[in-house]
Amino acid sequence: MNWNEHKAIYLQIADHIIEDILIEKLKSGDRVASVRELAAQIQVNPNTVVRSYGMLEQAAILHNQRGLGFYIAEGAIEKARVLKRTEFLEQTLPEVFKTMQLLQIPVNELIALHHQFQNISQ
Amino acid sequence: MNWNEHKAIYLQIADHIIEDILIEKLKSGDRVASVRELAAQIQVNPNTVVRSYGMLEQAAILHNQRGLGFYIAEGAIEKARVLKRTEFLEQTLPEVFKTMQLLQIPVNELIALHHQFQNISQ
Amino acid sequence: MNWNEHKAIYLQIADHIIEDILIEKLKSGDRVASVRELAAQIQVNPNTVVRSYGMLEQAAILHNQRGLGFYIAEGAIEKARVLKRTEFLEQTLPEVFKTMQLLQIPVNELIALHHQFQNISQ
Amino acid sequence: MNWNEHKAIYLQIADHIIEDILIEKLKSGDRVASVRELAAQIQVNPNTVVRSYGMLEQAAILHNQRGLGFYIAEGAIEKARVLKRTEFLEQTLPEVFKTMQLLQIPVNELIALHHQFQNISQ
DNA sequence: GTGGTCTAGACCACC
DNA sequence: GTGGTCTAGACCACA
Repeated sequence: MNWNEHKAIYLQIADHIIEDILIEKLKSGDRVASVRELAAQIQVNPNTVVRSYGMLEQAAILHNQRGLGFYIAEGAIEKARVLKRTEFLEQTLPEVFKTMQLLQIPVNELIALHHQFQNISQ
Repeated sequence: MNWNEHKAIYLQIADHIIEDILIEKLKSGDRVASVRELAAQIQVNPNTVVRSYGMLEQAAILHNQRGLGFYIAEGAIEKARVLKRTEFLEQTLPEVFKTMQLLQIPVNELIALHHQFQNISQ
Repeated sequence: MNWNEHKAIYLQIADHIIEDILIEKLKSGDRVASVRELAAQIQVNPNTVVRSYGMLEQAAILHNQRGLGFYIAEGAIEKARVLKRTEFLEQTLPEVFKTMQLLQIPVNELIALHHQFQNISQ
Repeated sequence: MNWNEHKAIYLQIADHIIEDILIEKLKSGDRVASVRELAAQIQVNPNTVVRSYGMLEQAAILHNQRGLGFYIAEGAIEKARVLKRTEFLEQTLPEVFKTMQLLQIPVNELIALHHQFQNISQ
């Protein structure tokens, strides 16, 4: 993982889990790594992981079986999708469009760049 | 200005000036408000403005005429454009496209949303 | 440290760190004193240290491990050397040579003075 | 003139006059431009010129004939030489030598660079 | 604990 | 008048 970014680490961890859910790498009922395991694995302070899991628990994406660990909640994928989608439509896109306007980037260019991106990521 | 956002004020000020340059509200050679003026005007501590101006000076977007104030530098618009554009193409767009992939949002939808946005902002 | 000089304190701090890197008193990966520690140690306001560290971070000589402190970056010594060397060759030396010309100081004298200096500083 | 440098303008003006004296472009008894003339000529606030002239007067390099203007004083060239020389030997050179030590620049290189400089400035 | 930001207020050099 | 620097002290997010 890139800790280089300026986004808070605990948010990056949460994001990562949400993405794994969306690509169905993690499914409802799956157990996620314990706080200590994950912390050791990604070289991070356990408190940071606690915060990420706490956030996801509050969003009802994880739930905590006391003494057993954290599990992907029922309906997690839908919730994850709504969460991401809302953020994308209401936060990200407006800014993107505003910037395009400012830089006078036409939609055509955006589409072209999108094609490029898809070809690369295949 | 919206101090509501969680972005640092000094960055918001800098951003604002860059945008004014991009829409040619500010042009090379124009004098910007003095530190104290701007601070009073937007209800902010002068040191905060100093920080913004310092940043923009280092980016060669502003330059300081000793004892007279800050002026929009020659070529500021090009520098501003490159700055914003680079950030947009290398930071923002890849994330946007990745999210679209994750949420399975097709390009069509993106284009439609863009049209909506343009109609609203007119 | 000599606060007597009229050079800004935050620049003196940065210079001092750069020198410590050049004489390998500080090496890549070493942790530097925390902002508060250094501030207390050299009797200076923490904000002043923040400014120094910020400068060095931007120059990629320090990097910040979130919540842990500042560390000497990889390749810091090369960057420090280039920085100092460029300044010396492009700013300092031309002025020195110009002054020598003006005062009609021959190279011989310069060399002699250099020997003297080395003997003293041994 | 380059107002770009970070040296104070009034010091740059004074320096310039001292240099003109050292290369005997200005000689004892010569009248220098009036404050207003010089200020207009080099696009600078008259107060700044006043300060430069004041400095040089205090150093007995200029003297003021009230109502007539400023003139190069008797013995100005010697005083100018001593001034520059002292500054050079006591301020500049020690720093230069210290930097050379830090960057491990041998005397040979210094001499070579000096030759280069002389060839260029011829 | 770490750094990041902001405020209020001061002093300074310079134009 | 201008900006540049520094202090003291506060609050915050983060690890």
